[in-house]
Amino acid sequence: MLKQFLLFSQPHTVNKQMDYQFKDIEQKWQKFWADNKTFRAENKTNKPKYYVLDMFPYPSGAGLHVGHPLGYIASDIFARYKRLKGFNVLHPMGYDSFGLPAEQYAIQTGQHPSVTTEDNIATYRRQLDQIGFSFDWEREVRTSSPNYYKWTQWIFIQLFNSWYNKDADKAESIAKLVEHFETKGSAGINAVCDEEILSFTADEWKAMSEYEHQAELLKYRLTYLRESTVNWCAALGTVLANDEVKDGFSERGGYPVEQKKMTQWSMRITAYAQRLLEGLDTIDWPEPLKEMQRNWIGKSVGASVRFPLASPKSSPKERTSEEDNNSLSFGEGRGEASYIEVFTTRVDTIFGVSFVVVAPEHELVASLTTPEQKADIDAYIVQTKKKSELDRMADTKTVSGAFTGSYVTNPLNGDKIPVWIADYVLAGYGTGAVMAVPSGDQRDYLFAKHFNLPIIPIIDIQNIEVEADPTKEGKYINSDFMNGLGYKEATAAVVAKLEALGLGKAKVNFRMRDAIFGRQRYWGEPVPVYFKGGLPYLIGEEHLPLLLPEIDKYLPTETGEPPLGRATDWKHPEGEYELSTMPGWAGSSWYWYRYMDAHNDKEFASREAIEYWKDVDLYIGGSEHATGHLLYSRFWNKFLKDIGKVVEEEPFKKLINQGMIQGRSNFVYRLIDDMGKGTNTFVSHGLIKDHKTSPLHVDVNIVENEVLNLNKFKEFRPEFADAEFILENGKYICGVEVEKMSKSKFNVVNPDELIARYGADTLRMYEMFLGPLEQSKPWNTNGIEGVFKFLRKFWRLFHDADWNFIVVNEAPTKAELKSLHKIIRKVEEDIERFSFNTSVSSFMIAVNELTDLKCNKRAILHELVIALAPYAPHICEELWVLLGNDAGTISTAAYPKFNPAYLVEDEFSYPVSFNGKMKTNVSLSLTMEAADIEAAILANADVQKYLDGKTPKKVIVVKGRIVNIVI
RNA sequence: GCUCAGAUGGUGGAACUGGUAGACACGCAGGACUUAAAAUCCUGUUCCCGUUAAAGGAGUGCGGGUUCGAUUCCCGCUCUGAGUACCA
Repeated sequence: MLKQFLLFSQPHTVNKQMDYQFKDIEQKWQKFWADNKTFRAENKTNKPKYYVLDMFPYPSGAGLHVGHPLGYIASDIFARYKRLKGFNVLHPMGYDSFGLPAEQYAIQTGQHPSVTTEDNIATYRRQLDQIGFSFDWEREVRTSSPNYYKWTQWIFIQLFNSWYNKDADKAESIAKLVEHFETKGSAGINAVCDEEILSFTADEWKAMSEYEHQAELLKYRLTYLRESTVNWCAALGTVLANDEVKDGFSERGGYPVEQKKMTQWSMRITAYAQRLLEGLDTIDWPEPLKEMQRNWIGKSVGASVRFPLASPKSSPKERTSEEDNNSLSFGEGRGEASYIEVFTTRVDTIFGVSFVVVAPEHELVASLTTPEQKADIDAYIVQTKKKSELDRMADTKTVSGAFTGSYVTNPLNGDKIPVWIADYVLAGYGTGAVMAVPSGDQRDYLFAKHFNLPIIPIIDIQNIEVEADPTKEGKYINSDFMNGLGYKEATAAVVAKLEALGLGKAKVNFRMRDAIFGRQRYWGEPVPVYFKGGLPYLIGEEHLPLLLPEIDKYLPTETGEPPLGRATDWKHPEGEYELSTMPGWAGSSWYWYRYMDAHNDKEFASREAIEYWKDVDLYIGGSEHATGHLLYSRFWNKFLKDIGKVVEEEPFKKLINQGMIQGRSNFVYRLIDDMGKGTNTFVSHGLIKDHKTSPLHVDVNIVENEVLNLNKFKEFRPEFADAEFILENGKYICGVEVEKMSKSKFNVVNPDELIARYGADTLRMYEMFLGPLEQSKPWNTNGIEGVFKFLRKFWRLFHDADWNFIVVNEAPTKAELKSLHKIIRKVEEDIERFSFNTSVSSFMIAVNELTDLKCNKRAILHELVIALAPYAPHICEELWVLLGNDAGTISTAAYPKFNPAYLVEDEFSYPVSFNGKMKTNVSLSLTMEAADIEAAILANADVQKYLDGKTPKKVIVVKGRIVNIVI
């Protein structure tokens, strides 16, 4: 009995000690890399630089799930590969550690957000470390640490001290603007600024008070205060950016969001709209993502046109355009202007205008409304206000509106045109007023039909029987001097005429708004500003960082001020500090520069470091940041370039979006009795059609290949400890559904568990093996065994059956060299086009081939280990050292050189197809020319059989590829 | 509605410039080893028809087209996913 036990258990024990021991290997090398700072990047070398960046994470309390590392693994493989290719690689990691969740946790528990953040970062770090990333941790950044946000505040100061000079098409210093005002007054300044700016001479400027100076300059600064309509979320107690609001609800938490007027810090990103648009053509980003940014920027080329108000007393026909012109008073008497300005992209249709519509919120509405119409208009405005943003969007079919009683005149033919209000016109876009051309615009068409307004055809081929026809083809009719012209000439003619009359001009409009830059929250960067006499002043750069003060509670004050209002002893000598903090995107809009020189306390990064690293060569992250982080980062980068602090116009040369990993939920099916109550019996998925059941989520970690582990299920749900199971083929098969990965659905797969079971190298390769990096897919652990088996097979190439290391120095055979060089070339090609899944397959093929060849030659395995090292760094380090190399040196070994000579073949098995259908193969020498090939093929017995005595009509021979016979 | 991406075996996917469709892996089936199980190894596996083998037919969402030849190019459609929307 004892003897038998020993015999049985011995090989098992030996296995345990000598087989591929991923746990020991991985821990050993992770410690070695950390102790020896193997992946430290130098800011000065003679190697070419390569900067590989991941979008840094917000350290959430839930830790990493299996979807998070996908992009990090890809970028790590790439970074390691580039090191082998002789580059000095910067591959850093950090944390975007300001944000709402830590603050909400603080509100609930009273725990300081910095403590929560610290804990979460520790978890992240532990999880990241055990995947074996080659990050240079000495360069770690945290946006919430004072020596980081000091520089975020510093950039804010630079923005405050700058204005946008349209003539130079760049940002310039406010000092330069002041100098201009002092010498030449406001004349000759072409700036991106507020709408209502003063016009003054140099002397008038000098005569102004300090208060007047500052108030005026604020209208020019790139970061400025403005009363604006904001997305206010009462539940979160803060303002949200447009991209944080989805269908009228907050993206985080799903709380209702309303429009509210508030004085807010804003960033003049609109100054950069054109450059942000043009820059897209110079960078290698996924087309859909560029498209999203283009849509967000929303450039439309058109014209603004002024429709003079028709005095109710005088007939519009009697007025000359000269009189209209004289009566215009630009920019004064707000609320009683003498014209309505509209924006249109189809100014060529101006003779088809049969009414003008202004938004209900338009500032002229009150003055336009005649006493007889006042009741109607007021009722309509009330009705509009009642409708929520959501209703207004959902309800695009119902036509509604009200007549103001006023008229304007068409600036080109003097026609009297009624002015309506309607909620299909948005106050926030263009001028908040449109010229309605029912024949060309469907919304105008429906409106005209509903309220019985004229529909004037203006193009000869227009068909407006049932709907508007926005065609640009055909010749104009009913259009005065434009009759007979085509679209292009007509547009040019109208613009010229309007400009001559001073009633319109060509104009480019952008949909993008200035970015709100303030949150009424605690856990963010304090704005380095205090208020004196109601105006903002910067604190001196030498006083940075302005530290976030301690407060007793993380809630707004009793008077409704932001949490910072609770801080005691937090006051500038000359006034009160700003109480709002910066938004989440502030810290992430420049962090890639901090990695270049993370410990600099004199500058955000040294000139030297910036000139060396320049920009990010490869950036990997999710597409959900398309119109947030990625747009703001480009904006700040362009600004920093304008003020001479960085060297590149675009920060991220190449960008890849990794796909989203969705959850894959498993279900068990509980039998329901006749009373509709759940029983204690569960039915396997294949049999549920014969029973009445209700599905129940089951933890995916106790299911393997859809087979439920019954014992673990009883542990997972103790209330079903004595449950019965109706099995199929002796197994309980679970159902499957793709859902979001979340705790409540029990479909979260934690990388820790997979690493414990298979090791980091297996996890890394499996995540890559799942499919193309950019494709979204549900997580499925089912195939991971295959990758694990591959690594064990790879390990076995180096060992005999008793796990002795058996690599020999014999010269490799032709077949072995061929396998090796195939993989060298393939991996190089695949990695350069980010096709990681196919390179994993190729490694499997190579190892399968070499196993069949029983290859244990050093010359082959040495090179193979280097090629695989970026993917499975731990096992490769171990084997590298077993091969007799120095520990840690594989990271900078030279990637094997591909030699095409080893792949040269002298024979090729030509596929022979008949009418394009492959039928047989004929092996021929590759040196044969087409005519010989044709003769040889036709003489082949197999081919003769298929020809069946017929003469081919045509024979296509592609040398080295295929032969196609047409019969 | 508009814009973009996609659709290939039971499953994840491969086929890069139009040239042998289904690589690689999972799963499944059968076998070897084992008292047994696990592990490991071997064989098969697009579908239909053929009881082995051979042979044949169909086949990359659907319908057409270009071509000697189409998963790949063109036209039209269906479906799925993502983004976006009274944007004048």
